[in-house]
Parts: sequence; structure tokens; C-alpha cells
Amino acid sequence: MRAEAPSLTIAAVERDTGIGKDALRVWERRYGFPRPLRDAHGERVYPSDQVETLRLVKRLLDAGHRPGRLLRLSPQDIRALADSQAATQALAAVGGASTAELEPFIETILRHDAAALRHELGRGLARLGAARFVTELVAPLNVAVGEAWISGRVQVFEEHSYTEEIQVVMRQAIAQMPEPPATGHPRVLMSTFPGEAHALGLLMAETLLRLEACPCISLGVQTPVLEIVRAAQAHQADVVAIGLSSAMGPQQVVDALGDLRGLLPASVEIWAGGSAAVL
Amino acid sequence: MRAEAPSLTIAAVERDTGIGKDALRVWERRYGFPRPLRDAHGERVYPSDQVETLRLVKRLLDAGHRPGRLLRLSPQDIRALADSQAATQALAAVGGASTAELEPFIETILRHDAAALRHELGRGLARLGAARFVTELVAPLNVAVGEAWISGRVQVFEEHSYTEEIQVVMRQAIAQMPEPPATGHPRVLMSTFPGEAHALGLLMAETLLRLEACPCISLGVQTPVLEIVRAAQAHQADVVAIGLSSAMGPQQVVDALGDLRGLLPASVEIWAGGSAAVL
DNA sequence: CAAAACCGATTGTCTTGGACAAAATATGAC
DNA sequence: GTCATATTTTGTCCAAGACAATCGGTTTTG
Repeated sequence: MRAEAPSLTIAAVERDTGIGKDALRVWERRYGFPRPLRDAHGERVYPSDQVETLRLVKRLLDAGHRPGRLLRLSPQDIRALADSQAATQALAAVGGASTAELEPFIETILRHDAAALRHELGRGLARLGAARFVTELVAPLNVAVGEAWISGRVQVFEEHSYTEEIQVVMRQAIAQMPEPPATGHPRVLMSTFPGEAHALGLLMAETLLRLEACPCISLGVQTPVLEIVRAAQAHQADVVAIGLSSAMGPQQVVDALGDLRGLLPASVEIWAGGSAAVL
Repeated sequence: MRAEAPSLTIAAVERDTGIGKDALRVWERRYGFPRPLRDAHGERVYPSDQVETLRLVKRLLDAGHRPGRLLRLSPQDIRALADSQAATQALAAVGGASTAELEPFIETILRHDAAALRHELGRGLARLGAARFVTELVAPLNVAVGEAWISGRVQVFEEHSYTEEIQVVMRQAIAQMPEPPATGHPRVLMSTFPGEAHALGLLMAETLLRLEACPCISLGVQTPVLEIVRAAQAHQADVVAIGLSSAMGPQQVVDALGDLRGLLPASVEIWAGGSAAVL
């Protein structure tokens, strides 16, 4: 029997939600939310339900909502808004698999059977081929899982587990492809900027590029701009592909892309892809 | 012809070095380093050479040095200290492969031939078997590459590329193992805490565990403590394995592990491993 | 009527300087 | 030598203010 109310420091909240310390303090000052308790030393202590709401807020912010409106709402209203958000987005059918076709995958995720999920995804890969697997199954499934998370149906750890399994399947698909020829196709260097930890988009892109017989060199995630430039030079890349998501603010994305363009020789193309708000 | 001196804001330095904004400012106040320029609005602008030194400082700090001593040194002295550090550490021979055996791998990394590196690693795997591959080749090689980075021999992007290739090889090794039986062995749930992005240790552990026929469920990196607990319950894990490195401060590690122990049923074991300073 | 220019509100991040707890180290007693 | 007690070191927190960049909407212009 434990009486410990799980609660977090401001630093922990920053890590868990991705909202900066400064923003957390200024929101409290301006909008009255969050309203953390204080410990014996006067330091902020965030109850876990407020942290939960903050995670939701972050997601809604990324989806285009405005902080001023959002944060003046009650936690219940935020919750409700998130639900309706998920519903309306689900209606905007993504190309490829329909919601009905995706549903079995979601159910397998909720059953916590990682092996079964991997098998089902593997079957999808075999059935559709790598290209259609990525564009018509993985991409819509990512969106569907994201929505299911907003609506509270899928939990964070379930999303993590799903992400992990889908990476395993895609990496296997890549590993089974023949080694691309050294010449005749553009050499592509792939990475994300610091702050962007989403590896899935990178892997999807790599799958599609390798299908086109392009030699791909992946640096994994979070490579500083200057290092990307050095790597492009060292590997004589013709193209630098950058994975983006809404985890990075639009300003950061534009800055970083501008820096990259400036530092890279004009002969090197930059491809930027992902679900960032750069449209 | 571009006259742009690459330089970073305080937020960018925090992301690239892992040193908090507060620490950067207080170091400047107390020790006089770093000493950033100021832009038109009075905001700090860090020249890239100072950022380079800061990266070194972070590494030396993680190796046990004290900020007060380090930061009063000139950048040249810091550089020199880093070099000697790398030398002395190299002498402390790690179990397994000797420096001489590792050298060919380093040279392949420096040649920027990712495919060759993958092949050589694959040969190492075939020769040693998965268990000895992990303990006697990958582990010492990680240390060697880390040292080579400190001494300036290996660049960041080269380390990224190396990490990526070694992950590919290990994932392939895991994929080729037979599916573990559902019962008879402890079920292990694996992840790292938020802030810890190092996936390599996790993968090494997974390889070894899968060799022992343990069913492993990986959540990937950076799972919040509460979500790890939920996942452990959902997957009926007998063991929760946490990957750590020096990227997290000792305090954060102890806090997070304490939280985890408190929230997890007593019947679930916690295994913590990695190169953190928790000794 | 559409495009462009303007303006005001919003919002995240930066600034300074002070405070303090936790950890590391030094000092002293036994 | 070992344990307990000072003392320094060090990262993080707090507060309030400032400000540039963005966003929304309005007005002017072609």
C-alpha cells in the first residue's frame, strides 16, 4: 500500500512533455494553468493529472491550436477537444488503407502481443510489397495510432512498442534488398536535426529510396547541421534527406534548413520530408 | 563566397552539447567561460569554436572531471587534457579485443565506407558468435570510438554512422534467432528513461538476453517512468531492464530508478546497465 | 474582388541576479 | 585508518521584465 502521489519537478515535466521550463512558468503566470503545487523549498511540483493534460496540450498545439485559447479551457474541455479533434481528423481519409482496414492492427497493439503485431505487419509487407507497404499501410497507420493516442485509446507505451516493431519489420525489409550499385543513382545521406528524435520517417524514406536502387547512408537521428555537412562531403552525397516532424517548432526547422542550405555546396540537393508544419 | 561565421544561440548550444541553459549562463558568470558574443538584441551568440570546446568539456565532465578546474583552463589546455585522457583510458585495456584488433575497424570508419564496415562487423559476428561479438567486440569498440572522438580523430558524423551500422548488424543477428518460447524464462521489458537516447546498449542487452531464450519486449528509448510501469503490467514482465549512459546526470538516474522501484510491484526485478556513473 | 500592406495581440524565449539543496571534498576527532 | 562533521562546489530553480517573431484580422490598393 503506497501513498505516494506521483508528481514531477519542472525539469521532469519538460522532458516528459517537451514543453520548455520557461513556457511552463509563463503559462502559469498568464493563463493560470498549469497550477503546480509547491514543495518545502517553494519549488514547483506538478501532479500527474496536470502533466497528462499538458501532454494533450502539446499535441493539440502541434496540431495547430493556439495556446491562449487552449490553456484557458478546463482540463475537461481540453480532453473533449482532443476527442473531437481525433474524430474529425479520422474523417479526413488518408490515401491508402481505410480506417476499417487499420482497425485490426490497432486491436493487436491493444492486445500487447508484440510478436503477433510483427507477424501481421510482415504479412502486410509480403502482400503489398515494400513500396505500397510504406505508403499505404505504415503511413496511414502512423496517423491512426497518433489519433488513437490523442483520444486516449492507445497509451504512450503502446505507441512506443508499435514504433519499435514497425522499425524491426522495415529494417528487415531493407536488409533483404540487394546492395545498390555504387554509381548510376544519386547517393543519399539521411538524418534528422538535433531535437528531432523520430526515426520512423527516416526509415520509411530509406525503404523507398533503396527500392529505387539509391545508395543510402543513414546517420541516425539528431545530427548537428555542421556534421551533416561534413558527412555529405565525406560520403560525396548528391542528396541530403532530412526527416522532420511536429516535434520541432516551425522556426527551428526553417532556421536549420537555411543553415544547411548555406553550408552545403549548391550541387547537393536537400530533400525535406515528414509531418512538420512546413506546408 | 559566404561570410557567415557559424554560431549558435543558447538554445542551440543546449541541444548540441547537452549542457543546460542555466549552466551555460552560470559558468559564464563564475568562470568566465564560455564567453559568447552578443547580437543586436543583447542575446548570447556562441562561436562554433567555443561550442566545440564545450562538447569536449561535457565529455570530460562525464568522465569525472570537476567543472571548477576544467572551466578555468584555456581551450588549449582543455584540448590537451582531452588528448591525455584518451591516451590513459586506452591503456586501461578493456576485456576482449585489444586496441590493435580494433584498429582496422576505426580505419574503416575513417574511410567512410559504410558497406565495408557492415561487412567487417558481420564477419566479426560470424566468427565470434553473437555473445562474444557483443561483449568482446562491440563493447570495446564503442569505448575505442568514444576515445577516438575525444582525441579528435573521429568526428561526430563518423560516430553516428558507426552507431547506425552496428545497430543494423545487431538487429539482423536478433532477427535470425528463433522465436523464444512463451514460458520458462523471465519476460524482460526494455527501455531507457526520457533524456537517454542511447539505443545501442539496449540492443546489446537484447542480443544477450535473446541468446538465453528470454522473451524481450523493447519500447525503444525515452519512455517516461509511468509508462514503463504500465507496460510492465500489460506485458506481465518479470524484469524491467533500463539502459543508462553518462548522458543522464547521476541525480536524474537515481531519482528515476527510485521512482520506478516505488511504482513497480516488488515481484518485478529491475536491471540497470550501461556506462552511467552509477558505480 | 483579390492581393498586399498594415496593425495589434499573442507567445516563446531571452535577460539578470539572487537563492539554495545536493554532491563532492576537506577537515577534524577518535 | 575510519567515521562524522564542516565547507566548498555546482546545477537548477525562481521572479519579473523585455522583446522579437508570429498570427489574425482589418484596411488599403491594384
